[in-house]
Amino acid sequence: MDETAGRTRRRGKELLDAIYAAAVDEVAAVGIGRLTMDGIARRAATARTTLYRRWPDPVELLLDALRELHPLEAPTPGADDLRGDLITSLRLMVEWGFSPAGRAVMALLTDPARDPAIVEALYERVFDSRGGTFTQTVLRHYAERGHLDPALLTPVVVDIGEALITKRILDTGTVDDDYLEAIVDQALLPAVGLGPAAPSPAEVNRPEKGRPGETRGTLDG
Amino acid sequence: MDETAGRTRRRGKELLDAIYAAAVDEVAAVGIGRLTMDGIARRAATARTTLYRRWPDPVELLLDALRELHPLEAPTPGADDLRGDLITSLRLMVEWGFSPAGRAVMALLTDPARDPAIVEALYERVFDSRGGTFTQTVLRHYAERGHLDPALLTPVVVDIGEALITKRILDTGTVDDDYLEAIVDQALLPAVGLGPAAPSPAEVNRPEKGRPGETRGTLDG
DNA sequence: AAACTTAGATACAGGGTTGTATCTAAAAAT
DNA sequence: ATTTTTAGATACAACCCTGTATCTAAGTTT
Repeated sequence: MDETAGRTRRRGKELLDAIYAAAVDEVAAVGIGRLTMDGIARRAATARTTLYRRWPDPVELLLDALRELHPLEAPTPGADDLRGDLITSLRLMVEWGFSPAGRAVMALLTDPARDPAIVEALYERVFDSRGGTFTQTVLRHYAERGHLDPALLTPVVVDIGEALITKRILDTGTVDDDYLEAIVDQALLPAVGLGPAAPSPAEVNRPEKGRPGETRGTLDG
Repeated sequence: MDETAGRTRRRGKELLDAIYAAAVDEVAAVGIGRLTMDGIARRAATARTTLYRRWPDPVELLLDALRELHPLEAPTPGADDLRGDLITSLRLMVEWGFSPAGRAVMALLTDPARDPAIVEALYERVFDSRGGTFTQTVLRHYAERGHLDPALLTPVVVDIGEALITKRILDTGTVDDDYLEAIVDQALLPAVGLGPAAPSPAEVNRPEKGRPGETRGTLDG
């Protein structure tokens, strides 16, 4: 950003943060398959040498970057609004999913040539600090308070919200609030026995923005 | 396959099919980011020249390959077994998802550097022959016969099964039949008002293979 | 102020991909 | 049988990425 760049020289945390940001931005831009030391170095405005001094390859660098970029807020369930808290937690996930870090994780997980060890490392380094899916935090909270049956919180059920959002991102690249509400009302709440299981038609039959039949879902077949 | 290869020379459909298969296999193996004319040519045992005569770049080739590799069976709902037909349709999707073609589509959709125009082309060339998601075909069938409320078949609901499977593939790389049953029982049927909405605990509390809490889901945060 | 550490710049050989050009011979068309 | 088409092979320069080595000067430590 300096007109007279190269005059100052970054070190320590300042430099590392720039490299981490560059790595995450780069993979979000070009994908895992085209992630190179060269690309990261250029984006971080540093020399490749500097990177090779610390990491053997781009993926190792990226994993460190993801570990260090901890933000990854946990939803904080409130008083007595299951529906609202679920929507909030899903919104949190959407925000993270569209962040460079979220896109980087996506890229890592969807790489056909992905090494299982890499995925393993990803979980150990990035996710192990958290306690479960976004919605799971909320659902458990309300289950503990007797608002819903804990036996219903199966692996499938606690994944419903995250799965629908993941697929939506793959399909359209965007997720708006209406869709989050629809997920909660039409999929999540029914699954935990707090339907609209057999709802009032007026409440349910407004799919997204009007027209049904415009699903166009990924992997529709 | 011939010991004395190069003796015979492929043409027309025979050659094209070999190229298409090679493209789809190659992207499934190395990912979209590393898909090259060179790699496809080597895998198809042909000359790069032959590819450049027909396609300007690997992605265009791949899109043609996916269009030409039509298999992509539609579920055929049976008599009176909604649950069974749903499971069958999901199994169909899983099979397709693990096929080279399915993996290729996945790779295209999850490429961070994906061009929206490419995704658009993908739908036009590949999916437009089908009428909706795998489960949607089944759900509509039973809705038309009065087994469930058509108003419940929102875009979210018809995507639940496919979304959970997609995420499961991303997370673990495998989907077994128990999981398909769990999806239908714990997510899909409740969403169409045919619960176990408040189920008998014995039926529900067997998440996958025993231990709950082993979710380790993608994008768990 | 002197010594040390290390970011940044440059260079290099080795390897892979690109897109084009050229040649040959096999397969199809006449 | 002759002509036309085109798959397959080879070659090429241009470009990018890889690791490594080397040098300098900025920033830190003493």
